[in-house]
Amino acid sequence: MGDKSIKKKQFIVDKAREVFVEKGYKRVTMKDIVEACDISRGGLYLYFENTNQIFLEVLRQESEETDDVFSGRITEDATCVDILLLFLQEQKKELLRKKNTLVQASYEFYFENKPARKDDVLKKQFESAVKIIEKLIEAGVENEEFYCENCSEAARNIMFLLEGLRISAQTVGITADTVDKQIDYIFSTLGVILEEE
Amino acid sequence: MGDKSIKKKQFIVDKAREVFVEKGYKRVTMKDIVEACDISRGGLYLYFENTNQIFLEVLRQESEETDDVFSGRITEDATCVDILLLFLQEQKKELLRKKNTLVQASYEFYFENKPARKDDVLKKQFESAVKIIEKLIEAGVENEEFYCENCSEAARNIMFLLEGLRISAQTVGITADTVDKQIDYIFSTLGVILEEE
Amino acid sequence: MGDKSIKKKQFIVDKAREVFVEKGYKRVTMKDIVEACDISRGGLYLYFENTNQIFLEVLRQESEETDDVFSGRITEDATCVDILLLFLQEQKKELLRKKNTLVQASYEFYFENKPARKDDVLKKQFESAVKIIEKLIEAGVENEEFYCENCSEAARNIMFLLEGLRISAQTVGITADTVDKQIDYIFSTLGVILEEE
Amino acid sequence: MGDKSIKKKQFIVDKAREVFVEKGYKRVTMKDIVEACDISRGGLYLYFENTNQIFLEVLRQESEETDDVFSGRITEDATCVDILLLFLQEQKKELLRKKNTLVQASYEFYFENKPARKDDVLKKQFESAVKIIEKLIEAGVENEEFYCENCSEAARNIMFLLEGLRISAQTVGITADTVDKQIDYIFSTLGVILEEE
DNA sequence: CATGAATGAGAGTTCATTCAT
DNA sequence: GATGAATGAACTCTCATTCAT
Repeated sequence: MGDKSIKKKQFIVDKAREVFVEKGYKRVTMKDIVEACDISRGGLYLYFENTNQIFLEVLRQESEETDDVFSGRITEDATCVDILLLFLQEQKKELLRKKNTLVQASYEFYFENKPARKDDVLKKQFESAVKIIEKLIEAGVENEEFYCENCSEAARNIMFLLEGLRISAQTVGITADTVDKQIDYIFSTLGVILEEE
Repeated sequence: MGDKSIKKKQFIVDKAREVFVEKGYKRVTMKDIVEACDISRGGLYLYFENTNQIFLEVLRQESEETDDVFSGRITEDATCVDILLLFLQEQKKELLRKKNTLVQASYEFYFENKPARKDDVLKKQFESAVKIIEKLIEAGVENEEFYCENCSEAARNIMFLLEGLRISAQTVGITADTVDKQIDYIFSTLGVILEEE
Repeated sequence: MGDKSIKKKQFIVDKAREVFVEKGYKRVTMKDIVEACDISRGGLYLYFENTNQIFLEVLRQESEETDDVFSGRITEDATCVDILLLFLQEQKKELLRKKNTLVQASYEFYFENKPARKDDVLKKQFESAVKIIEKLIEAGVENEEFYCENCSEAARNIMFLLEGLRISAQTVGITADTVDKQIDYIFSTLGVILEEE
Repeated sequence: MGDKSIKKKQFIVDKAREVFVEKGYKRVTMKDIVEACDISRGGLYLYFENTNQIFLEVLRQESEETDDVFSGRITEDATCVDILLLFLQEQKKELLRKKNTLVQASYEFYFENKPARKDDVLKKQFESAVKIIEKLIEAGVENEEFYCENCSEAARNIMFLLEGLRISAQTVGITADTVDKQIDYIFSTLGVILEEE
């Protein structure tokens, strides 16, 4: 596959991403993507066998970017409370976002493809996030910002909570206020009372 | 609609429920339900217009039963810790269950039908559960079983956490142990250390 | 499947037969048959899954008829020479026929479906024909019409020869004269010199 | 067309032959051949317009080789019975061969291309084989190895029989024993009883 | 009410063939 | 000459939905 092909493939992935954002995973057909890309029916098949393959590629690229963004956070000069707050507020923005989100498509995809594959992007992402938060809480406990007896479970608890907020946002819908209050609550369980902003 | 009709409609709903449990929501076709009911293609259309209508009815009946089951719990004679533990363990059983669950279908359904409708069963259920847990925690605080400064958010937190565990169980998969540890953690944030069972 | 359905199925088989006669086996698509029957695309699928199934049914009916026609022959009152001649002349007519013949389609079908299936119509037909001719030759030997030391192989020889003529007719093409001469030759190997007709 | 081109064309023909042996004629696509040759899609079109042209070339080369092999036979020092037996045994080997044979592809090809073209390789081959066998039988009659009143039809009879065995081998399937018995029978009609080998 | 045959739109997929490079 | 990306026609198959009976 030449240089040009790689660009075209990337073009397809980008366009397909928009379609998945728009329609979720299951409702998307090869035809949808063909039309979004304005290429021929057969043309798409030169690059991908089916929507599953395309979504996997979209997901792969997504996780690459996400990893970068997230791991940069902890190196900054700030208190642990600041860092955790920053992280949670970013998650809040992300999970309340209506547009340009693959959340729903990802869930749908995972419903269809439950049998855990080796390269389970979602799981890996989850676990690595847990690890980072755990480290952060431990650091916070050390310098007495936080109080916590089981940092590992506390970290996991935050991640599951976020997951719950995320899916709730996609289904019943939640408000920014609801998320804010939960963020406050998380801090309160860690022994921190946040000042009013 | 005569008596016979009502029975037939119920028969369809029951059979359809099995299909939704089996295949989720989106993959289910009218054909699937026709075959599951062993009725004629046209016959199904006399009762329901499409799978959406059928699933709504399934969901409606489901929530009726769930309410009953759940509200029965709190009347028993037990400590608040006991009651909360009982509730969480039941939720655990429910969310780890692989068979006979409409969880996935429900999520899929809500993805498709996001525009919040007045009769949003899921939301109502969620809110009523929050209320009950809140009352429970308040009672626990009163008789010094629990320590909690914001019972409302604590209750909401538990529900979002359960939601996170539920969706995780359906996508990346989680173990019973993971849930147990989160239950322990919840109690620890309420100032309770559970004895080993 | 009701009475009406059976008729429709038969209608499809009849129309499909025409298509197979016209185009052979492999070139025939479901679309061809749909058009020949003037029914809807999906309609055909109510009766048959694919062209293979349709052709099998065509073949099955064909062999039923053929069997009848052929087995009727031997009961007539005639010399063995007469009967064999009659048979061979009918075969001649059949194999020289350009229209209304499934020969080519059958060969094509067997190329595609070589793995011998239990109900191998072609093989059964062949063997039963061999048996009948063998009986005929034996009878002819008995009343001194024929001379033959190995009636079984002689019968088989005739059938293979006919097969050779048949395929040759379909490929390189042969004339009536060629067949006539081979018929004469067959009789000569059985010690019979046919009068000029 | 330069030297290099001729070599490439030959390379394509050789590879295509393998494909035709493998898949018959009709199932073979230009894509198959492109892949077998590991050349570009457009490249193939520089040499051949379609599979038909390619198969014609394969067939042409095939017949050249076959002619050579076959005509060499009769010059050897042996009785006519020996020569005919040798020929028939070679045909037997050939027609029972499963691998490396173009038989099925050839039949399929002739089904598609019935309109007898001037350069009908198959027909020519058939007729030249008939001539040679006829000569052989005549020679055998002369030196009293064979008894035969119509050597021409006898020769043609042998060739049609072989054709019948060949197509039967490709469709219903036949055993070596079946062929052996037919060879014996041919000799018996020529007044020869073969010794047991 | 109930049936189930029939329709036709639409999704997936494959390839012969072309053409800019 | 050679490449291989791109096109678009053609085919298979599945269902939601209708309608005569």
